[in-house]
Amino acid sequence: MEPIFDNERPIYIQLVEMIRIDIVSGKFEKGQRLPSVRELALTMKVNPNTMQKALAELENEKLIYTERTNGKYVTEDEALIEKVKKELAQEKVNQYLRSMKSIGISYQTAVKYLQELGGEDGISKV
Amino acid sequence: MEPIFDNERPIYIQLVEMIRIDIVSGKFEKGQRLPSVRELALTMKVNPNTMQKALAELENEKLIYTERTNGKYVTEDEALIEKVKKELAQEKVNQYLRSMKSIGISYQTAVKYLQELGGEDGISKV
Amino acid sequence: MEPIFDNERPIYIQLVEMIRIDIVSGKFEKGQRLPSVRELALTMKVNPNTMQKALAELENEKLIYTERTNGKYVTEDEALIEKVKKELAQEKVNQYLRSMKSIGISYQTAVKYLQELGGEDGISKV
Amino acid sequence: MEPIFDNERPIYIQLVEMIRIDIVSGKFEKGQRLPSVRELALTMKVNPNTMQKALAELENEKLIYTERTNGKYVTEDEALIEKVKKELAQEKVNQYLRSMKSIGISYQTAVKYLQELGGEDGISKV
DNA sequence: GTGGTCTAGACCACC
DNA sequence: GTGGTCTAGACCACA
Repeated sequence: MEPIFDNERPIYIQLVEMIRIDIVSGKFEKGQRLPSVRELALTMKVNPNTMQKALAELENEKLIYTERTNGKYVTEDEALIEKVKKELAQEKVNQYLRSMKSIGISYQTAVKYLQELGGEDGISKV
Repeated sequence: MEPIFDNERPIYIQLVEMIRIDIVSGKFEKGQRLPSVRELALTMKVNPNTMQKALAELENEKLIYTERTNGKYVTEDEALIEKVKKELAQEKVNQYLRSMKSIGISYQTAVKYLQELGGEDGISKV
Repeated sequence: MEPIFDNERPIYIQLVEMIRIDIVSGKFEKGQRLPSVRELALTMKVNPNTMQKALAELENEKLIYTERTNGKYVTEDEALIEKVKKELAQEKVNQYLRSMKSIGISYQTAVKYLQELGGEDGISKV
Repeated sequence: MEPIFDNERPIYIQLVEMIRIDIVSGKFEKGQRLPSVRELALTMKVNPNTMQKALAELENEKLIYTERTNGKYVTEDEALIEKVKKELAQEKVNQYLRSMKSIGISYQTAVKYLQELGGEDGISKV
């Protein structure tokens, strides 16, 4: 359960990425109230200021917004969430294709392998 | 040009992985004579003993073999290379699916996205 | 010389405004290297972190940029500076018109007064 | 509706300024009978004594006068009102020019901007 | 209670 | 030296 951070990159950036994923994955739903800054900081075992900085960044991206004295909420803008989700997906697709290319596998074959091999090793096809 | 190693895992393991990729990708071709251990060690900026250990591991996997006084060669066994290649590909497929799942994207959608988004950002579709 | 801050608004915002003005007014010229964060903080008698936050905000606006380990510089984008300058000017114009309106003076008269009264009380007409 | 006062300056001075504006703007017309001190004090949420002090100041300026048992009236002296109005206008003009100068904009440009930008952002040009 | 701000002081990588 | 990050701890307004 211990969240572990990559020492190479700022913690607040990694927090941004983690929470961003929680939002696009639906773990934090559209319009949902987030746990308080202090609570999130406690959960992630970081300083509240660090968490604050991460949340400020997400607010910059409009993925969350603040209700004064009330808490922070996930955006209601479903289209935005979808857009960010696509961006993340694009990244993963690129990573996949790059890694396949590095072992000499073309785009066509990468697609074929995904269809052939997908779902093995406990990764559900559904 | 500087190969960079992950500090978390033994270097020789990482060498194994790199050379394995060079073989399945065809950079080192079937039956080809490899550069000498010392040469490879120099290129990768590692100790020759470390490189030796890596090559021993690959020989164990039968991906390379030694001709007593003559050097080391990539296996002639095309089927084996193909098998390893598939194993690596399987790994990549799993990584891809796992990462997509983490952002809330199902197998079906992961396939669709690969077809839709593949090739953007300078990653050739060919 | 003591910079005084309005207690009602965050200091870092006021720093942003002050430095923004220094840039559009040409006190900090296009492309010029800014004093170091620590130096600016000292001059303004604020904590370096507060100054850092202000500068980060200006970097967000692209009015300044950072050269790693070298310092921060005013943008080279003259058009951007001009745009910001116009925005600030628009604000002043609005303030002027609003204040004139509050004492019952129309836009037409506000313009006329500016031409008639401008330059008195030591405010140069040039 | 809540009048808000600047904590830095005496409230009675701020009342003087507000009522003075009401007079020159025509909200309180030439020769008009003012609401009673108590009424004004209630409206502005200040102590009647404070309001009394403000009105005394305005009487000093001759902007209002008292009819012994009858109440207070706005002056009939249109020229005086006009003069005060010009003084206030002069102040606004100076403020405008000073603020423009602070962002590096000359008198000539300040006039041009007023003509170009005036009326935007919901501030009527009429 | 909530988020927001500020300070002091430390450590880091980079060059 | 430079900027960047992180922590600890404090105080504030709001309601």
